[in-house]
Amino acid sequence: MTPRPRKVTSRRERPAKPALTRDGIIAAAVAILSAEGLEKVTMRRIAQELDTGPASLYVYVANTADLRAAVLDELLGEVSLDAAGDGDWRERLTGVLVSYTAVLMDYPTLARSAVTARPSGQHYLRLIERLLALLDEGGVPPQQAAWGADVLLQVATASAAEHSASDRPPAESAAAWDAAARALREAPEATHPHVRALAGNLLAGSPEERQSWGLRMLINGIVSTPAPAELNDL
Amino acid sequence: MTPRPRKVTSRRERPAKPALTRDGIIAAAVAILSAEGLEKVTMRRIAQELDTGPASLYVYVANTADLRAAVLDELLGEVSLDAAGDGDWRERLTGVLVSYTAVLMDYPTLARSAVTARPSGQHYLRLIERLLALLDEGGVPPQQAAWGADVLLQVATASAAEHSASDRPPAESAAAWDAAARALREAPEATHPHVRALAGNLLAGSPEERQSWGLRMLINGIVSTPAPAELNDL
DNA sequence: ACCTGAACACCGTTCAAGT
DNA sequence: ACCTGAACACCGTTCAAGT
Repeated sequence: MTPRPRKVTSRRERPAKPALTRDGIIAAAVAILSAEGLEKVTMRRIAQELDTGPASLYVYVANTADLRAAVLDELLGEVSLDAAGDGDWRERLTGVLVSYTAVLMDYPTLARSAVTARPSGQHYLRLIERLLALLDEGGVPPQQAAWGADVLLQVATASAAEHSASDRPPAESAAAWDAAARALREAPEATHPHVRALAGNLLAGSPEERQSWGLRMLINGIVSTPAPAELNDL
Repeated sequence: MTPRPRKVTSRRERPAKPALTRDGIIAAAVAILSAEGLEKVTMRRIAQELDTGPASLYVYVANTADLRAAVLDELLGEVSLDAAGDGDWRERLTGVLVSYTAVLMDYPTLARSAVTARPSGQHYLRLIERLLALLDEGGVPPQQAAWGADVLLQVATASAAEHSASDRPPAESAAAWDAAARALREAPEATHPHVRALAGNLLAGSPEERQSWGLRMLINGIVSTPAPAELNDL
């Protein structure tokens, strides 16, 4: 094990090591996320960026999951709540969700962890408030609106996560897509007649067309599906 | 570094090391998954189980993602395609999706990776075939059926992933849920009136009620939302 | 062709010790 | 109270060398 000389990075004349704070840690994490992807957002990498050891971070952050959730909520601040400000409630609702999806797709690797690590920070709360307000404006009953907002976010998150499959190597994900497409098109007619017949449809549409249909479909479903009556007056 | 004596597990008299095969590797992975969770399904752990070194696995498996996808498809063999065999198409469709969700929830940690790692194996294909057949039986036009099947699986997967938050420590996930619930209930009235008013609704319903509503909602949406006309005759 | 040991380049988290 | 170095117990993947 050679002694590996202390790496002097391009940061010249670091201005007196700044005090460690939770916000500073999260800011560093966001910076690394943007520049290098979620897989590099590790305790060790962040500590290195802040010129300290990983153990020091545990004063401000409970564990990696906690850190990731905080980063996610931070990013949710970029979601535009007033996209399509002039349309009717359905258009504005769609606009918010499109913006939400777009933000997650800008940080593709984070979208994945968002599926499970529901944030509970201020930006997430703000987003839910907006969705509920728009559904209320559309006259959707309370319980349908509440469950509906939940599903809308879930689907938007999952879509972003899925499309974020373009992790690093575009070649590899293209190959995987090709393999999936071939599996569908070459499904044995005898056992998989519907897959065979609809292979084209399964693969059809631009991401935008699919998203647009998906959101219309969800809103139609939410509007038209009553929840158990007694839950509406909680 | 102490020499750590070769761990002799409870496997007594291992019967002549079996030849390495892809199927053997996947079988070992499934066994570890059931017993110890996805986080233990690592190249090193599997290699240990098969009495070899991690490098040996790379002859049969491209990388960890490939392995995980194969494991997932394997498990999908357990999904019941004929649940609710006597009901109408909506009931049978719901039954298949409930079964799918249940299988993923039996292997909670896997559900998470399923959100991104779409399998493309035989069992996944079989499942899609079934969904398309049921939607066709319900008279849903081709493009709606194709996109609909896709979304149905996506939502079912995401739900399972989310509920699998009960990773290991039930205490910790309960605490997280409590924190989220409190954030909703204590949202400032001035800025978050809808969240405040609907906090009860956001948290209402058993998992079964929510799932049931969600599936009805999706089916309603799929049935009633036309896709771009030209895509219907691909 | 298949299998292996050893190495490379990493992880999260804990803990005793310092300030 | 906060910060640290060092350690523990792991990872995935590659590669030269063996069979």
